[in-house]
Amino acid sequence: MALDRKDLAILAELTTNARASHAELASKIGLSSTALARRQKTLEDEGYIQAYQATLDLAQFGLTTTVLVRIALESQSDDALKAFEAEVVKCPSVVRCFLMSGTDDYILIVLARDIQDFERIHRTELSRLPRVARVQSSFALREIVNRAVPTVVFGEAKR
Amino acid sequence: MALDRKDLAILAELTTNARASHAELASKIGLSSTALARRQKTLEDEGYIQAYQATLDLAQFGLTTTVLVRIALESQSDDALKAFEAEVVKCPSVVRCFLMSGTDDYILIVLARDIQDFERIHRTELSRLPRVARVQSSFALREIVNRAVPTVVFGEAKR
DNA sequence: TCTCCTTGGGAACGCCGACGCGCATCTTGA
DNA sequence: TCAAGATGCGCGTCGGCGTTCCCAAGGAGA
Repeated sequence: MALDRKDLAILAELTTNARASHAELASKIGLSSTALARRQKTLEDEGYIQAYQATLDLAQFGLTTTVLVRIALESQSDDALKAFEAEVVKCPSVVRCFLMSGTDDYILIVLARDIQDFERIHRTELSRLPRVARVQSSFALREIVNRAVPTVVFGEAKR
Repeated sequence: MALDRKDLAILAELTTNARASHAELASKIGLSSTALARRQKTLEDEGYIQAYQATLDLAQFGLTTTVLVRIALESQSDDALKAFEAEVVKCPSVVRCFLMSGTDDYILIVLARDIQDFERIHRTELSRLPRVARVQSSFALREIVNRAVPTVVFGEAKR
């Protein structure tokens, strides 16, 4: 299935405005509400739209500190990876975790209230992870870009 | 303003189901639809809920490769940072960019179709960024955790 | 040219969300 | 202990929205 410019416009709008009504979207894009509803439903059924989710203002919850954590394991054996991954998904302050190529084994993104709070997280969550050889933390001083979807997606009209 | 367990339950549900109807949420949480609507509106007005956005399946668009890019600048002068940041926000394949403490200056998260595509991005987007001294890329082999909101948020009932 | 298929648009119906009102509960102060 | 305000909840109404059906227009292929 190929997406045309109108489909991409719908996606672009819904990624910033998931609650927009059909009539609202239709007038912005230049379609009737019926036609728009059909296209939106198709985009959902085909899997382009995965879900609709509310975005929370994490600063409102005091989570203003982002930390990138590099973790190297004692060994890269399969059961070491499995054991680590089974535990890291349980860490409540971890929002992302990647298995990486190169020297570092895993990279985590952790959200904390402040540096003292990260010390607590390091003690109660990170240091309890199994098979860990080395933990190295870097603090984000500022966030310059934060997009859920790369803008390149919205410029790929096929027809 | 303090949030109780019901507020957190509403937030938890909306982060996975932003289009859930009031009646649907109400029965899950144990409230009437009116009471739920009021609480939801309060959460929006107080800024806890920032927006409602559709989540796209990026794999459906062929974006299956995540790359972490470390970028060091020639200098850390204020205008070097400003010049870099003004350009990096324009890169269509960049989804996250942090100014970091420690040795590396910036860390970017880039989405690409594959390794060849990342070579193109490196050539057309990253290498054109100003004041860059060094670029170091690491590929994510697998994603273990990907949460928009840390689960710790939903366990902070104040009353 | 005829037919099939796709896509857009209009109208009716049913449901949902927004709003105002009244009631119950809890708290504050004398 | 009692009164008064605040807070939270449920019910009912009304307007708007989504859903569905039907029909029209345009393009592709035999």
